[in-house]
Amino acid sequence: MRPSIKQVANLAGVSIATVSRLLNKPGSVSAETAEKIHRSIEQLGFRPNFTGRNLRAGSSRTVGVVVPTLSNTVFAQCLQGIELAARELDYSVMFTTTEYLPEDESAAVELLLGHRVDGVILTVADAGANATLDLLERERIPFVLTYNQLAQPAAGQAAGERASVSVDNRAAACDAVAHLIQLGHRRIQMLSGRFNASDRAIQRYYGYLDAMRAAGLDPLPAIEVERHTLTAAADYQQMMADPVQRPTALFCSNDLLAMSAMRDLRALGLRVPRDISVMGFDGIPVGALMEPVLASVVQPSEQIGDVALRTLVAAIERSAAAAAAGGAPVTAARHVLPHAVREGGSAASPVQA
Amino acid sequence: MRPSIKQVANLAGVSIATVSRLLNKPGSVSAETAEKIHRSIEQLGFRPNFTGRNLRAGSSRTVGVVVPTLSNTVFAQCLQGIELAARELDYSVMFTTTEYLPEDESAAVELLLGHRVDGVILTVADAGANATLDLLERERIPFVLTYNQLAQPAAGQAAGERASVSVDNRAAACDAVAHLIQLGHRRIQMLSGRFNASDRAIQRYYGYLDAMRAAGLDPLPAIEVERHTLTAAADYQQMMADPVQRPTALFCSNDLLAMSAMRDLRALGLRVPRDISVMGFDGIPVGALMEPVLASVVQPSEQIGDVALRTLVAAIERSAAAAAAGGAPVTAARHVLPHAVREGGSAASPVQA
DNA sequence: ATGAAAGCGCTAACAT
DNA sequence: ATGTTAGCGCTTTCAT
Repeated sequence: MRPSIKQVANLAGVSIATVSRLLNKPGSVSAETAEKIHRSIEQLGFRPNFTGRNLRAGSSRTVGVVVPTLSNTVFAQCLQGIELAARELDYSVMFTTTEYLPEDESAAVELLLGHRVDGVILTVADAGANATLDLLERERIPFVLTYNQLAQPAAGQAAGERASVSVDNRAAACDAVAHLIQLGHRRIQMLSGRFNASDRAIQRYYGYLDAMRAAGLDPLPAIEVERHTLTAAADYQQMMADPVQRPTALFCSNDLLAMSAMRDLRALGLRVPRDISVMGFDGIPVGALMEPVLASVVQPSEQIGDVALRTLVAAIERSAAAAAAGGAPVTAARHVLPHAVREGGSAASPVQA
Repeated sequence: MRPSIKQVANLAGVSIATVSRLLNKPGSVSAETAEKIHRSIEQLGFRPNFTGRNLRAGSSRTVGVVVPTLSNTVFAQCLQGIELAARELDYSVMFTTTEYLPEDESAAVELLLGHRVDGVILTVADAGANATLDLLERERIPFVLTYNQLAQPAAGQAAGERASVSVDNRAAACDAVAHLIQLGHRRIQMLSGRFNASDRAIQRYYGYLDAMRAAGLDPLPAIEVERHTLTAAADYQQMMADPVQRPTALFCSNDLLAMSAMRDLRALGLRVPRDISVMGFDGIPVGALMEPVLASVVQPSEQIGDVALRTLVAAIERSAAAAAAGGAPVTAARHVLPHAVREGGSAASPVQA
């Protein structure tokens, strides 16, 4: 066992209370005692044990994070933003993955709650009807959603709205598709990750519909594909093979998908953007390094993480204060961060047929 | 405060010990008592508090992870591998970043140790002389290095060698450069991340030297660049502008650097691979989606994470057993995982001058 | 300014 | 099979 406050106290010839005081409010200890204690700490290599402290305090200065995967840079950057901000605010981060399995979400959160994290940041498959979020709410654990965008609070739901940090997915997708339309595209196909794994994908499809309709164009049903792998799908291949049927532009619900699509198109002998334009969503940094540059709509992932963490910590401290005072209502904010269309060589005006 | 074992015991009309038993070895509790307790747990929404358990047990079933950044996919994937394996083995992950600042490494580890993690997985700037590792060793906290490759244990060092999981960076780099040589390149320049931020980069430079010398070619000093941004460096620009002086191939110490380099080369009006070949290191997945495909040497990052976690857990459990028995020597393994050259269009035979 | 003591939630002897 | 009790490391009254 590592040295505890007790050994330090013994060695310094004081009580454990005094050592604790020195650690917490150094002002309340006489200079010479402090000196003695510091020496003992040094000598023993003592390091305060957060477990003891947390048990006593009932809080851990630790936040839990649940993301679908780290294989998608978007979430890695978000986590990066969370960690940086957490470190600045003196919080620690415990994190976990769901691999896009909605059924793993609650287990992940349960585990985090077992560790008594003070709050949770999470991205879920569907924030609409989600047992995990209900659980969090029931247990009064502060949480912030990232990427998920909340619909209006359900009728009859408490004033306590849920907190989220995201871009306006629908508007962002609409802007992206509008960009394609403005370039002259009329037959635009949307390629999407599974709707049931991502409510964002659905919002983005709505954005696609908005843009198409606003331009008086016929929207097509989205093609949903597994993860970021594409489409040995026969009908897809066939559609692409036929220059008449083929869309002149592809709008993809995320950049990884867009990049995979571009590779697959090349394999089919199609050139981007000459034969077909491709636009992504996310604006991951590597997209800007490619040639042609991947046109996309950029969401500020690291900032999403940053804002989420700060929002969460604010909620944690507010709820702690409220518990101390008397149940003040915890209000939550829906942060909508700005997105931006990134033009790129992958999206150009269609060649006139 | 959330319900504790005590409330459950009260409600069920049993002692807290019985509740604890049910939680830990369910066999030792009678069926009807178990039934009663389960009902109480259900009713109260009780969830065991790991903090209490950990304090008592002196271990946390949590591992700490320290990586330079999550902006580089390589580390994100490694962390992904760690998390997956940890979840499988029922461990939790607390993680932190150093932003490549060696001076932040010890603070990161100190924090983790404050949380009483059972072990640490880390990637440091320089594993050779590293106060943080010495600290870990002194405190007898099991740890595993990732990406860092250990040199021979220093003379007089304890039999307890340090554990690491990596590829053979030197051999891998040598293979990469040998591939370029085999394509016909003779003037090969290495572009590297800062040596003082990454001992891997140094090993990779040695690999470059090995390959060049083995082929009887003149190695050049590496050009070190900041992070993954390149080279407004005047001398670099100048070298590249001159078709005679210009190397026919660039070997980059990581893929992000290689991709940035390719972008910069394009900006200079050079075409890859026609005017110059580029080879990276890491084999990040997006590299394979580009056109041309980024030639690279692939290291299995997710597997590195997986193996690191399993190695660490083995060490943790071994050291716990040793503590119980009597100080058995803790042996550590240096895992060297296989790398593979990934050929790609970015590296082709040079056009004869 | 300092100490004594209680207690946070839990587990593990040690009874019974 | 179950209860009693001590104690993990720490903070925090309450005394002095």
